Amino acid sequence: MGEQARARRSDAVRNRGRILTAARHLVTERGPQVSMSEIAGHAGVAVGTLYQHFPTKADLVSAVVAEQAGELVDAVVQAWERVRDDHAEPAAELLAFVERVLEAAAVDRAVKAAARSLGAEPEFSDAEARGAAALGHLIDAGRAAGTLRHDLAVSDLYLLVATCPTDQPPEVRRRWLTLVRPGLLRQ
Amino acid sequence: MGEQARARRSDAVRNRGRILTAARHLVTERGPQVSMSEIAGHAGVAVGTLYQHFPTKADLVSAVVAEQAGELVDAVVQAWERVRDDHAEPAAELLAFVERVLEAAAVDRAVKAAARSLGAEPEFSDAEARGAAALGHLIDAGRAAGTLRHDLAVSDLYLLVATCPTDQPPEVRRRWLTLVRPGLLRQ
DNA sequence: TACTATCTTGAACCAAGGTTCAGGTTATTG
DNA sequence: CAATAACCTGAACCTTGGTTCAAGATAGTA
Repeated sequence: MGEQARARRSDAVRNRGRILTAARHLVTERGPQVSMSEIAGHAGVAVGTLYQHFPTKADLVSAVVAEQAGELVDAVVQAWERVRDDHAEPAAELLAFVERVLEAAAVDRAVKAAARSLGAEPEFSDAEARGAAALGHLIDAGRAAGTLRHDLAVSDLYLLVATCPTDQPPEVRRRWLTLVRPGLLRQ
Repeated sequence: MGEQARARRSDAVRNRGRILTAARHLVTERGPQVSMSEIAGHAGVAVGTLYQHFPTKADLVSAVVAEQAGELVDAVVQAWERVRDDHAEPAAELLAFVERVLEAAAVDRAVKAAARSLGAEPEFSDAEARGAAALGHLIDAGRAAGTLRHDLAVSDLYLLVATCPTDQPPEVRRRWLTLVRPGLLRQ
């Protein structure tokens, strides 16, 4: 029982970090179709090391997603707190958030597709539930203030995010946001 | 010189038709990731026969896309003619066209993605060029009339069509159109 | 330093899917 | 019917990319 497991070796910790960093960068800018070998190359380790830290490619990609999803949840929650506590403008906060999602969605979307095709289903975590609640509050505030479309719903946001052009270059994504923006605001 | 090429054999003609039909059905409902073997199976021929009629997979998919694209081109051209000749409202025609594309894309699923992912680049055919021209005229007319967004471009339409939620149920697709519409019209 | 559990390496394995081609079949012509 | 060009077949080839594992290297410890 009292078995004291020896601490993880320092090189293992370092390599895990390098792998995650390389995976995040590559998946972000080139999509989920990057090969494990390429990630290994950028991380400066051998393929085998990837599999020591992440049993399968889906696990590695999931780890990247988790990071990204966490940041987004934090972003909405903070946006809602600025509105609730500091009387920030809900519409502006919402648009800023959507823009941020658009950036991150390049990772998130690709990953979702990858996860689906690999059979790894996303389970709704606590954090994600908190994010959804904050988003709901933000929208309600904007509708009440009359700056957001009167019938805007959380599902509309999901719909737009799900259809944003994640695999296009930044200027295309920005243009898309410009086109979509009027539909979110009061007509 | 006077060489009279023997006419194509009847079984070749029949098989080509079967292959195209099978490809259209499979690509339409399961996306571009269907394998050549599977298409061959549904067409009741061997893989080799596919390659006899279409040098590469990209060529086969392109042929399917071309069919579908032709119908859409006809639709825009007619819309533009209604505006030019019958003084129809450009914005209304444009929105109707987008709605039609949305329908077609729903049935058609990933044909467009197929073309892109296979690098089968739109070697802009005559028909497609005519369609693009008609679309351009339609947009110009709407901008001139002041009913469409002042800086709307043909590329914006491509962007929106490329990102519409084709795999969602009709009510979701309608909602998406509702959300996007204001971005197309004059602010 | 010597020892060993932990970690790393990278060649090799395997499955999937696009593509080829030598050989067999068949439509067409005279 | 004979002759042949056109066509079809499908096993095998090849590349790509995920995954494994036996052998070697190394961090931590006494």
